[in-house]
Amino acid sequence: MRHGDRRSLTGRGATAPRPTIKDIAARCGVHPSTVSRALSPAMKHLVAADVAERIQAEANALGYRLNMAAKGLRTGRSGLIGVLAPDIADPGFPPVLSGLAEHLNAEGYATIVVDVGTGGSQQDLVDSLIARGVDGLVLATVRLHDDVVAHSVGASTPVVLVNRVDAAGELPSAASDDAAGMRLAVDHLVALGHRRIGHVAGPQEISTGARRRAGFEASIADSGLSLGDAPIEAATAYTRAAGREAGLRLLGRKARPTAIVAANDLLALGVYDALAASGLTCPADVSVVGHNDMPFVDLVSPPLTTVRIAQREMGATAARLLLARIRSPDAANEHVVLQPELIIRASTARPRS
Amino acid sequence: MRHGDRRSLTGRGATAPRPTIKDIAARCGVHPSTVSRALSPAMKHLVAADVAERIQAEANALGYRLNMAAKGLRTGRSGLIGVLAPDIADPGFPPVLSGLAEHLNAEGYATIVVDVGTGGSQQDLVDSLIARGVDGLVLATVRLHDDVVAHSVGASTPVVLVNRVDAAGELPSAASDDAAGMRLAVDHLVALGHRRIGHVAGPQEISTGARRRAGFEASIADSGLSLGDAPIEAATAYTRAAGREAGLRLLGRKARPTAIVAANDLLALGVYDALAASGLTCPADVSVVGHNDMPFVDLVSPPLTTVRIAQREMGATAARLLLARIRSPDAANEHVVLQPELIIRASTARPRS
DNA sequence: ATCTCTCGTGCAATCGATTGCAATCCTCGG
DNA sequence: CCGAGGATTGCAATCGATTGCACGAGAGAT
Repeated sequence: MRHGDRRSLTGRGATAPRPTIKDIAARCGVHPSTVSRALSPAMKHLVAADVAERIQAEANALGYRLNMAAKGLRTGRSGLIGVLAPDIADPGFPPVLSGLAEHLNAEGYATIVVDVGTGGSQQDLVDSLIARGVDGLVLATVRLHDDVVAHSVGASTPVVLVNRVDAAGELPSAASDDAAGMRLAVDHLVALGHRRIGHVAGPQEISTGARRRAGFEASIADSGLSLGDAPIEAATAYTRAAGREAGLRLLGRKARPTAIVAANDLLALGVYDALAASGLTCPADVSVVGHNDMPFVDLVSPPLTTVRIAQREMGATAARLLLARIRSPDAANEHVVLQPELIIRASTARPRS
Repeated sequence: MRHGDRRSLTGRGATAPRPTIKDIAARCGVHPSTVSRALSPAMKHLVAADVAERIQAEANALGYRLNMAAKGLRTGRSGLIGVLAPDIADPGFPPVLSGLAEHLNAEGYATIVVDVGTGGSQQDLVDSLIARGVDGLVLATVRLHDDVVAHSVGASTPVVLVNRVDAAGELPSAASDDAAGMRLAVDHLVALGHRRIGHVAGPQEISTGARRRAGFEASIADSGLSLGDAPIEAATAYTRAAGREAGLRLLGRKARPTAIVAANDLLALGVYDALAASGLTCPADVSVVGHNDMPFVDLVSPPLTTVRIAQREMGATAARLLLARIRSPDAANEHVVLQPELIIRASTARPRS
């Protein structure tokens, strides 16, 4: 066995086909089915210990790797999980993905991440993932009223939502407590003495946009402030540019707010741009609060006060929900809500005078 | 046919199996092979137009989706590309991935991205991707002298490198011109009047770290400055914390440099931390230049002067190289080098007095 | 010594799609 | 009116692994 452990060097040329279970069987003088059993942890007890060992050794020597496509075809499970992301380049998403992948990998699943921006319609992407035989789907892209939800509910593939939810709550989800986050932000500003607080809302067809807006309004009301002193401008997208536009509209109002709560850090950065364009400074003229605590918002100028959401945990939770769904497809829908945390930095201060 | 186009509503319960080519064949009264041909653009000319149309219609009605696992098993091609990433959460990586995925998706490939941090060894990850039957591999993780390179060269799967290269150049690669980038940075500082320029180098076992360091030294020499006035400290990793440590060491030298070129934006931000910890300000006391132009470094304080590398293009190029490799596995190794660009912001200024 | 019972292994079908080859039908030319 | 040739379609093997079933041998009981 002097070549037994030189796996990477056993000289299979560039064109040598990968060894199959049959090759091992032939070399060991046993039937392929025996090899299959010996190599499967779950079935290993069915084969004699010495034979199993011999097979195992030969498999290593040949550098054998199980063909997942064949296994998947036979068993109907691919070990693949599809993930639909709004935009991989959005810095808010990677932590979620990371938490998701870590959990899923630990269970032997690989993830296929598809950026919705680049492809066709969401439905087609879902279908193509299903065609690939994914055992489950994670959607980070759904809008509040989204056809893809109905499409998914009918499908035979387990689906969970992450970060966003659908209006009817028809699919399991892992998301942050948006209302609680807004309350943290508003309470902080009120405690500082602000009385005219504006809101740059996110797209209203997305649950985070709608819920954070609702949470904002509720918090304002609960603080005894009038909604008349709480102007709201909705951004058309979660982008810095859209935040700038909405911010400019807010700052253009007759009674300019002394503080602005943005639905998202990207929007908050856009508000920074708007302030700069208006010749105003933060926090001296206007305080700003973001949402999500994206990487590096502690380094911008001024460091952004924001609501930190548990992104990794959100991903991990989504993974857990999905795995549960895969095991028992008919379990009740679970909607996990994670608690956010206020991170106070330098973009908020007492209002002037 | 009143229910023909209500695909998502055709009432397949949660347990209904997906329709197969055989189901369509039965419904159309033809043989499965005919269905296969009718549904394959390449073989469609072999079947009568009217039959093909009938089959097509029935396929739509049933919501048929081809089973990629089965197809892959038969044809030996999975339509999957594996990507090994150093860390998805590193903000520098998503643009590369995005360029990569866009190109690959357009050609019908899906990408499986694996974060090396969370899993086992790189080799095992490569092997597990090969087990999944990937048609190609993109490595963004290789070190200069990396076993995985030999492992990959021997494998029957096409492999390309992105962002990083291996010392021997044994695998095709798409990367930025590191030397040119450093030259841009150094020339800019020299033009501003700096004479003592330090370098926070990246990990030297990674090509970007080593090449940028070499490029730095060459540029210094070409500028007629002495290397004695160009202190270098290597960071142990591409992280903000490591950049801070290296920055502190650099600032602690007897003849403190008036400018620091970092091998990476993350390291540059760490240098910001080091400056703050030393009670120095940027750019008044020390100018700083980064590398990569990560998202939002224009918003930090002060906005970072940095070398912008063509990340999306790098990803797109890697995709192109890989597709070429898949088509003709024996083509010569191509090493594409992309030109960087200097983005001047506010972290660089004339040296004091 | 015979009968069970268990353990280990082989056999063969199966998953869904593809494809070389064979068979059939039709048409057109001679 | 027959045969050649083209156009369609059916047949069956195949990809690699899994698994229910059956067969055989050996151990233990009576």
